[in-house]
Amino acid sequence: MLLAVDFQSDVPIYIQLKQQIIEGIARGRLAEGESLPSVRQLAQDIGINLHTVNKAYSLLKEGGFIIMDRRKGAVINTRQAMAAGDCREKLRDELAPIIAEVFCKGMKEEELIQEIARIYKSFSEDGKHGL
Amino acid sequence: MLLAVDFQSDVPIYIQLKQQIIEGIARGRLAEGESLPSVRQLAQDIGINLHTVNKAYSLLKEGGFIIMDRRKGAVINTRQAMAAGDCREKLRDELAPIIAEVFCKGMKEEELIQEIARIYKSFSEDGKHGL
Amino acid sequence: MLLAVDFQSDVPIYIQLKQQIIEGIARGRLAEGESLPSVRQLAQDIGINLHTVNKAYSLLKEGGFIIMDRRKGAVINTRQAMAAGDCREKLRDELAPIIAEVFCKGMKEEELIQEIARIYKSFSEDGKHGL
Amino acid sequence: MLLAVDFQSDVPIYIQLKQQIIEGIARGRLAEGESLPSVRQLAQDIGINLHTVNKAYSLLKEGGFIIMDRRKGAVINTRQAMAAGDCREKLRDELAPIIAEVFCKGMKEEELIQEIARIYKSFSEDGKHGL
DNA sequence: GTGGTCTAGACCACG
DNA sequence: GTGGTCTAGACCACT
Repeated sequence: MLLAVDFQSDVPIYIQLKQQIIEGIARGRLAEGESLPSVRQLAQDIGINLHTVNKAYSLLKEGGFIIMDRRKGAVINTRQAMAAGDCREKLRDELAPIIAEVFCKGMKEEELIQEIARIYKSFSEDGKHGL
Repeated sequence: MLLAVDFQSDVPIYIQLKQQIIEGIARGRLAEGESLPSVRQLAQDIGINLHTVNKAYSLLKEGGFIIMDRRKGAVINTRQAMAAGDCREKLRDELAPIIAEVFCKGMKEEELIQEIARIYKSFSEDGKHGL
Repeated sequence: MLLAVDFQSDVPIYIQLKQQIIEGIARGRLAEGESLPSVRQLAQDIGINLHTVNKAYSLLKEGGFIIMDRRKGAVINTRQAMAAGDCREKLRDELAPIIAEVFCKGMKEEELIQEIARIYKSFSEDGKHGL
Repeated sequence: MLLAVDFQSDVPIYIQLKQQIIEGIARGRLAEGESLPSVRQLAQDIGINLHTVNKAYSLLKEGGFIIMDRRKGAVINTRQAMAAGDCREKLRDELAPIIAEVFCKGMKEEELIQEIARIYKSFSEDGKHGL
């Protein structure tokens, strides 16, 4: 899978990496058991620091998206235990400020939900192809 | 309106302030034309530096949520021109990584939309009270 | 002449007053020998502080645009000695940063001069009416 | 490029910096893709506080004159989308008071345009050298 | 070593 | 008393 970082973004590079890999999993482009490139390899490919890639992998491991294997390196793990409670609360905290803002800008509930559904479907559609 | 910042949070204080004020507007607790406290006053009330408040106010001004009036200070502005295009794209970029993550965690579309709708309604409900 | 100040502008009110009165003179709406309202009167009309009007009048007097008369108050003076040297240098310092900016934005010389001419003519046209 | 601030001037230091850098771009002394010094470096060189430099850089970024790159710091960006409408209106608001003043002082249209043209040409001439 | 964030304290312009 | 500007020094996140 191709990873493209935006060096001009205000989102830290290691967060961009993390997000793109999670999106890759969601879209089925990174399948269960597949190995990610080594830290060194990926850092060189993108032209960034080792530490940056390392940090991204650490976060992914923490979130249960990958498992570190001594021989195969970082391995995709799609079977994730959903800590339902944590997840919901965290989700709410992340969404509330975003929704408040578009609410103030006048976006209607239907528009918002439609937008959400479109994004969600973009994952499940791609996911099917991955099967 | 009461503002409370979490000094332990990794979200910068000025962002917390900005978000709480936007939520305050969304919930109708801060009405059109109302003045916010002066930077010095609010800084003292919360127990933070005035520059931190200043930065929050600057961002709110930039986003069109308040207007700086030379006599009345920071004034709430609910009549916002919604730059629809920009808004949608920004929204998508903010939501995609969040949705990708809960998608991987196994959250169903209905659950997600239900959660979104609940948050949105919490604003429009409060807004009605404000009338 | 009607003076309208914008309390949301980042231009100080007293500067706005000064500029509008100078523009009024340029357009011939304020004629030689005519009196401006008293400081108190103008402050009350616009709803601003006495000091603010005072400061504007002081600047105008300094620039030779008005003469303070004990009986008639602030009197318009259109016969101004043009301190040519000073004026040119000051003009260059004010214009250079503005022109540099539009130059960077890609505005062509013809466009710029056309714009300047339009503004200048708006004064001389109005000025004729005043004669 | 050499930057020199006037500490006696009533123009804020961060504005002086901003203007000098924009002029530097206009004159071709700062080329596309070139990096500006770090805020700390420049602050030390000039003998001012790094926050002051930071503010100047922030304004330049906002205006599209530089791009903040996570690896290369502040990078000159000459390819600017000219928001033609905004630009014209802003230009008019900035020029009108200046032109009104010299009009009152008796400067003729030809003199004014000649002065403008001279300033503009000083940029395009230098620009050629930059090629 | 970089920029981002926060604090603290000072002076001035503005109203 | 207000916000705007500037300084100084500190810690942290990022690369």
